[in-house]
Amino acid sequence: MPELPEVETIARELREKIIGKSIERIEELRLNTVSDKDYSGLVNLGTVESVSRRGKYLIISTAPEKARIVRGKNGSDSDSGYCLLIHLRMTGKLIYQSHEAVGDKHTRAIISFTDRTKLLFNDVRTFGSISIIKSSDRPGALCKLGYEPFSPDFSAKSITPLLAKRKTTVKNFLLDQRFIAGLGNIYANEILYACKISPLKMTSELTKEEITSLVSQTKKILKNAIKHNGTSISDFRRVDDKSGSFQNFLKIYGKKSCKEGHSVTRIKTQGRSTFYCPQCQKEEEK
DNA sequence: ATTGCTTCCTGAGCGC
DNA sequence: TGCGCTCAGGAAGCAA
Repeated sequence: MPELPEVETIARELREKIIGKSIERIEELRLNTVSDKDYSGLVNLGTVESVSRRGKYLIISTAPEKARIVRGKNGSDSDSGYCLLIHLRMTGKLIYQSHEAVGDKHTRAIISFTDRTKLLFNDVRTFGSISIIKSSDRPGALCKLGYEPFSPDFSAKSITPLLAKRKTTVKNFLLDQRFIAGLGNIYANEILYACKISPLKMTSELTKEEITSLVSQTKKILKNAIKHNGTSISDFRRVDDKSGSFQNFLKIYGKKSCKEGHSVTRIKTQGRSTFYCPQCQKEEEK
């Protein structure tokens, strides 16, 4: 399930492959995979200028091709280029094919470049999506996202007032994209274990030290996961279909016992599996 | 306003 | 072998 490190891995690898290429067309193979609002259709979307990430969103930005501006083929309002906002949800994959490719039964969309290479959007559970907006428009989905974990703005100081106001558990807080953008179930579990904080602890009960630890462990664990190209626990694959390796470094998610040898407790919260060690992660301060 | 439950989807894994 | 059941989970939408 792609979270921030997995999307970052894809962005980095994709950058090497598609920057400078022109998007000839986007084919939607399954209904409701691609939403283009009511823009001109899915052809000639310009040249890829950048591939970036915000939270768990992958952002492919294009600029109009110079030749088309000179000829003035399109109205002036299309001169800004486009943003492809891609969310992989649980099982989405972007697979770059440098040769002729038709995909398989899980291929939901195909982005074709003018040099005949393709980016296949495969998604078994079909929750992923690609939305196409004009660069000049405000991307609604991105506006709702909270702190980017690697930003200096994400600090103990900045989240303390948010934590104080909430009436929810720290696990739910970490998963809420409106506060911190990019964490999913696996990393939320790992961060709490590293901080020795119970996932069930209320946000308003966190100590100053715990908040400091939450911020630093979030940055540290995400950074380390990116270094290992993400976690391939089930479906995550890199652009070249290879796996990440951070699953080999997980300390609590999916584990039977923690590194101290204590047995790990597994509960369901908000429909998600929460793994924690009741001995290492106490709700009350020692 | 805030919180938390339900829903969407398909394939893997399990018991019988 | 095959059937039916459960599970995996991000986030929109909804209800309390």
